[in-house]
Amino acid sequence: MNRRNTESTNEILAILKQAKSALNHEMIQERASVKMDRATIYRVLNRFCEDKLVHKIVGDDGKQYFAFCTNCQEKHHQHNHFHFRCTECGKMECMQSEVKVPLPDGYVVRNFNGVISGVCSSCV
Amino acid sequence: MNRRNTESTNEILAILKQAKSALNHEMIQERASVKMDRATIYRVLNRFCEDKLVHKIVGDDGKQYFAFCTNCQEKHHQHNHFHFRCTECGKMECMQSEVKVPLPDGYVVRNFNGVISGVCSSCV
DNA sequence: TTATTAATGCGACTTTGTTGCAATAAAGAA
DNA sequence: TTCTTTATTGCAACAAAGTCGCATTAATAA
Ligand SMILES: [Mn+2]
Ligand SMILES: [Mn+2]
Ligand SMILES: [Zn+2]
Ligand SMILES: [Zn+2]
Repeated sequence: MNRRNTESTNEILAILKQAKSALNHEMIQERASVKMDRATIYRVLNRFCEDKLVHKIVGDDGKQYFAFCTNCQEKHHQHNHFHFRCTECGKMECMQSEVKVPLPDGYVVRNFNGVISGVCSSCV
Repeated sequence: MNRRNTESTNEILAILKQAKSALNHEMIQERASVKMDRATIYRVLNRFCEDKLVHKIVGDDGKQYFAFCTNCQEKHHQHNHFHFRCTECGKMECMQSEVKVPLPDGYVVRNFNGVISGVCSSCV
């Protein structure tokens, strides 16, 4: 159960920290200086999710994106914010504003997955 | 370009109308009384999307769900509402309330994809 | 009835993500 | 340092979702 300090783990975490946006496994692989197997990347990312170091977003392209958690409380690891995916440059940004969605009584929320896609200002 | 009146088309549209929730291809296939190929189902659904008869939601399970459009204007086919996916019964419901997400200047929205997953009231 | 061509079925294919298993290598004990 | 334990990795196999090419079928209109 104890986490070990490996090259892959450090590299992936550094990449996510530096990116300041959510990345999918392909983006991570092409930014990595070391060769890493696809399975390893996914396993590392899923471990990060368990440890609440990153949060996962499923894009409207069906792919999983992972973003480094910047201002998550120790206990409160919730991400009710939207993500903007630019269909031109592929960037998946975390939007700042938190969103509240009214749900019917008795509904238990376990995961929030908000994605808006379109074209970002850099891509006109 | 002209659409033809076929058994598959009618059946799938009827299923979606009756369901009152979003269905994925598997759900449609198991509710269909006629045998239909997977490729056919997807082609029919994508045609429906083009014709704005249904809207597509990508779930946080990575699957595509399709819902019959109930109150879409002739020209205004936008769906800024959330969907609730119950991880117990699999139901993907359209929530009523429309959501507004503030975006930075210059960002162009093309698609809204909001999914909240958890447990619905029927599944305790 | 016949001609046109949209729609279907089938198979092959791509992509994404997961899993089993043997090999590797962190981390702590000796 | 050396040994032991077991978390992590690479590789291959696999599963599932979705797409596409192509020959066949059948809806529509001439
Ligand atoms: Mn977090
Ligand atoms: Mn609509
Ligand atoms: Zn962009
Ligand atoms: Zn339910």
